[in-house]
Parts: sequence; structure tokens; C-alpha cells
Amino acid sequence: MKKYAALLKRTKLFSGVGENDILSMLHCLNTQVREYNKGEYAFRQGEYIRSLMILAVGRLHIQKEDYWGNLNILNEIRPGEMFGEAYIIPNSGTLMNDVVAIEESVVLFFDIDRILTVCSSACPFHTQLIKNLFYTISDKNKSLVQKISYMSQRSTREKLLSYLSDEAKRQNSNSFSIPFNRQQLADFLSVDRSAMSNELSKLRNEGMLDFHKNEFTLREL
Amino acid sequence: MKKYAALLKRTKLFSGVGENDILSMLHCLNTQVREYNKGEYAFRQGEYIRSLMILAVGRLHIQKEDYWGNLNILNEIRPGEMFGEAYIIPNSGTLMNDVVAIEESVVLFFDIDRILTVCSSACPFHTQLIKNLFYTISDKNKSLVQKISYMSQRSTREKLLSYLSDEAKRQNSNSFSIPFNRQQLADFLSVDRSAMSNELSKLRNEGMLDFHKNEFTLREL
DNA sequence: AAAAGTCTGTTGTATTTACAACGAAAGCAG
DNA sequence: CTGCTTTCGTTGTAAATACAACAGACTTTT
Repeated sequence: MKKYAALLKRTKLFSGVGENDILSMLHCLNTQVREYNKGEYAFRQGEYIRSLMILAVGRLHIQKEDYWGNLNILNEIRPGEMFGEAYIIPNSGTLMNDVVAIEESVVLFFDIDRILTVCSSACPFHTQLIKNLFYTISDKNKSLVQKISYMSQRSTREKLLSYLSDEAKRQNSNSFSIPFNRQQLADFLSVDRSAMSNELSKLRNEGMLDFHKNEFTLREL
Repeated sequence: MKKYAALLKRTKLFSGVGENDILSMLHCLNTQVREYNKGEYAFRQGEYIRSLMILAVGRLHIQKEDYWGNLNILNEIRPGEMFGEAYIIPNSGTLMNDVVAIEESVVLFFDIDRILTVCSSACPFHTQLIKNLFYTISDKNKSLVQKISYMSQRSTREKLLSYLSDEAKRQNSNSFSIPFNRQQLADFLSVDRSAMSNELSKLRNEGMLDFHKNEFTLREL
């Protein structure tokens, strides 16, 4: 378990907690370790989850098969990332997705009830952990809501403008850089890359914005 | 404050807590009450939020104006609903949206630090509150992720199939009813209603599914 | 420096979607 | 029952998108 303390120290969940304290908390949280071979399913649709998980080593895909058997990859989990935080509500249905190891992987399991129930005196960092958990989920929530606000725009143009508008606000400048290349931006907004490139060119021709690589500038009309 | 206890008892956040205990907790949480006139802004883009809010009376719109001034309504808040839970992360930027009262409204403010920091002994229901908060956000998270998984499908047909597929899974039957009428479903999936109706008819003609009003049945191929 | 590979913008075409309009069916009120 | 309103499916047309293909710019490798 000790070998994971350094990794955990850098995760959002254990942020602000020292390695020694993490070690004692791991015990308090009844932490389990499981390894998965490449291709192995960590969870299947329909299972109940009672833990919060952090991927220590490897890579996982959150994916879904529809009624007619079509596969759809929803998300890729990388080391240090937490997952399962949306599926531990009691009496509220089962996992809707499959979780598959696409590399040999190691997953840490934390008992959710031990996280949320403060043990009377043992863990001075328990309150910190709860705050971290809350902040992490809250932050994810915020990202999801924003993403939906872009995706719910009907046209590629509107999706681009709402995203770029928000980035300008967030970075507090009408000139800013984005953390995506074109393909990643297209995937993020759920549009076709070439159609998006085309639309960006139109917007530039119309004088609404300018860009070089990942640097964008919004113009007044 | 007493007059709000009955309302709060029915909210997700205070679920499982009796009215008398809610009253003592309201004090412990340093609850503030603010009223807004119709049309008044409760919050503006760029502000910092340090509280969790529950709407007691009225109706609010979460909305956004882009760089060029176009208005966009993201969400409508009704009495008993919590909001702001995604915007109270310390040091992580400001509010990206405006919150406007579209009717005369009353909002309750709860100090977020007092919720997350367990007061040594005073509140026996504090742990319950933390769990409720976690479950609420977690549940919202889950809904958001699912919605994104539908919206990220490229065509109306795929959006429909992924949503209906999930509902069949969730209700554990290939026959099920949905909580939307056609317009609401179209809004939820971010597609045009008439195009969606058209696509549903095609799917029925192709023998993939059947429907009468809000009752759907998925067919094997 | 040459070669191989990646990223981006552009174009043409087939497909899909948005929009407006309308009639039938269902639900509701007087 | 009658008239009014809402919901739903259908259709035609204009607009937008997906897809495939390709060329130039830029990177990385050899």
C-alpha cells in the first residue's frame, strides 16, 4: 500500500494531506487493491457499486453497449483519476456502463461510507478528505454543466461561439489559448472536425475572431 | 425561518431530518434569507459564491450572455431545488452564469464551510446532511454524464436510440414509459421536435421499436 | 537533409437537420 | 356537445452537417 501513497498525494482527493497521514487514512478507509489484466472488465453494467475508486496504474475505458449491441466509449480514465463517484447513491439504480481495462491496471477501492461518516477522533484529516471529495465532484459538475451548455447549441457555429465566449470570460481576456487541438475540440463539442474548421474560417472571414493554432482572439462587431 | 422548515424537510438536502432538527441546524449553518423582485439579478457572471442556495419561493433562471450579447437560458430553478453547488470551490474561478428571478423569489443561503466542517458535537444530523449533499451532487453528476452520452451522438436517430436503450436498461424491460412529451424529449436531446418525430416514425417502420404516446417498446432485430 | 507522420484548412457531394406549415387526434372548459 | 388548445405526425424546402479526399504546413525520426 505504501507504494501508492506518493501517487495519492498528488490526487485531488488527497490534496493537502501528507504521505504519512495518507497511509493511516488508507487503513481507516478500509482500502482494497485490485489488479486487472488487459481486456478484463472491472465492472459491468447492472452491478452495484459501494466504493469510490482511484486508478493507480494503467488505463480504463468507461463504455456502453446499447440494446442492439453498438459499442460507445464515453471516457478514458488515467492514473490518479477518481471514478465511480456518481454511482454510489444508495437505492438509486445500478451502473449504466461497463468499465474495461485497456492496459494492465491497478485500482484502489475506498469504502464510501467510511469516507462520509466521520470517525470520532482517529483521523484529523478526515474533514479535509470530505472537503476534497466535495470539491472534486463539484468541480466535475461544473465542467459537465458547461460542456452541456456548449453541446446544446444547435449549430457548429453556435457551439464554437459559446465555448470560445466562455473561455474569454474565464481567462478574462479576449485573447486566450485553448487546451485542445482541432480534433480534440471537435470531439469535445461533438461536431465534425472538417466542418468545424470550415466554420472557424468563415468566422474569421466575417471578422468575428482570429486564431493561430491554439491562440484565439475575439473581435468586437 | 420557521416557516421554511416544512419546505426544507422535503428537499433532498434535508431528507431524513425532522423539522425540529432542521430548525436547530439552520442556526448552526448560519442560514441567511434574501428576497428578490421579479427581474432582479440574484447573481451575476463573475461573482464569487461562498454559499449553497435553496430556492424557497418563486422561480429563477440560470442564464448566460455570450461575448456578442446573445442570451441563453440554461436552467430553471423551482422551489425546493438546490443551486450553486458547482460554484463554491475555493480558488477556482467565478460564476460563469447570471441568476435572475423571473418571479418574486425567496432564497436561503447556507454557509458551505459550516456544512462541510463537522461541528464537534452540536448537530447529530450533520453527518446525514453531508451524506445528503454528497448524494445529491453525485446524482446530478450521474444525470449529467448520461445526458452528455446521449447528446454526443451525432444524429437524431443515434441520440434517440442511446436514450431509449438506457431507459430500457434502467427500467429493466424492453417496454417502458418516459417522463417527457415529444417537445420535452426533443429539448432534452437538443434536437428539433419535428425531425425527431419523423425519425421515430422511421424507426417504427423499420421495426426497431414501437410506441404509443409515452410508452415505448424496443424490438429485437 | 530526406522521409514519414501529424495537423489543419479546403472542397464537393450525399445525407441529415432545421424550420415553417398544416391537419388529425386528444384533452379541456364552458 | 361545441369550441379552444395542445400535442403529434407529416411534408417540402432551404440550410447545415458528415464524410471522404487531398494539399500544404509543420514535426519528428532516421
